[in-house]
Amino acid sequence: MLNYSDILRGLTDTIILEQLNHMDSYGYQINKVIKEYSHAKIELKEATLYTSFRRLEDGELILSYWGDENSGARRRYYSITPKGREFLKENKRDWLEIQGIIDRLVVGNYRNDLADLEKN
Amino acid sequence: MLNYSDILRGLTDTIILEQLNHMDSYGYQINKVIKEYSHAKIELKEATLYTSFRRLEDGELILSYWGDENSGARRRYYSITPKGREFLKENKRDWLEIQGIIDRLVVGNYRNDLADLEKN
DNA sequence: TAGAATACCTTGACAGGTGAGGTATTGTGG
DNA sequence: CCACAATACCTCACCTGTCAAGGTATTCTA
Repeated sequence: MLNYSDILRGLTDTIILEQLNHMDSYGYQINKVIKEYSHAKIELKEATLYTSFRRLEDGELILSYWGDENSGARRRYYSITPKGREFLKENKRDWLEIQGIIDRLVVGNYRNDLADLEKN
Repeated sequence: MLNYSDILRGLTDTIILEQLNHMDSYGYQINKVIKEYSHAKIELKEATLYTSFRRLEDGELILSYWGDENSGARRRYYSITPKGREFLKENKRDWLEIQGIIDRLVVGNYRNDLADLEKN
């Protein structure tokens, strides 16, 4: 029922950056990894993926270069920049925070109440 | 750094429904409760709020009626319908699921790995 | 040798959020 | 008493991110 795409909207850039934080990769592969990691529950559409690459590169959070495969289709590899890593770090923190808040608002979750208790 | 609005995008309807699941309420109050519950981290803009009400009412997930205050500004109260409750229930389930998936993709989270372990 | 798979890309339509604007009433500090 | 904040509602035009649908080119495989 929930529209996953709308939730992901604010997170695609972050998800892609996290992949690149481990190692340089290219569009097709990044998408495959996301699909696998999410047990096929999440799939970025190609158009979305490339829009995001464009956005990230414009913001200098990633850079790209053509791979030198001597077989197979050409691949454009992406690499995370220091600025990108910084951005990712903040986004991870933010995600953990907002996640808790949403839990509270949507589920009426205990997790935050526990966190509040621990503060006292 | 993270754009909270974009994450919330898929959840505003759900958040409002959850409020109404407790009791009938009106726009202004719903917004205030959300602000308080989220420690002012989240605030639905009025335009967003009323867009959502319109959408929910069109989908027959809520219904509305004018309050009969004899003082103060008039209030339009909203009430969740059975269809709305069903929708909410599914959305909560979905949220818990996607939350775990995103954790995995964004944070590389342990929570899911634990869940996977429990399955075996 | 046809078709699936890999790999890239663009365009236009669409939906939800929101800034900026509006109306009307009531409470309140000076 | 009066200005202003607060309560409470609403609309419209614009922006941004997603995605269906289209495209190209290469390589692997049945």
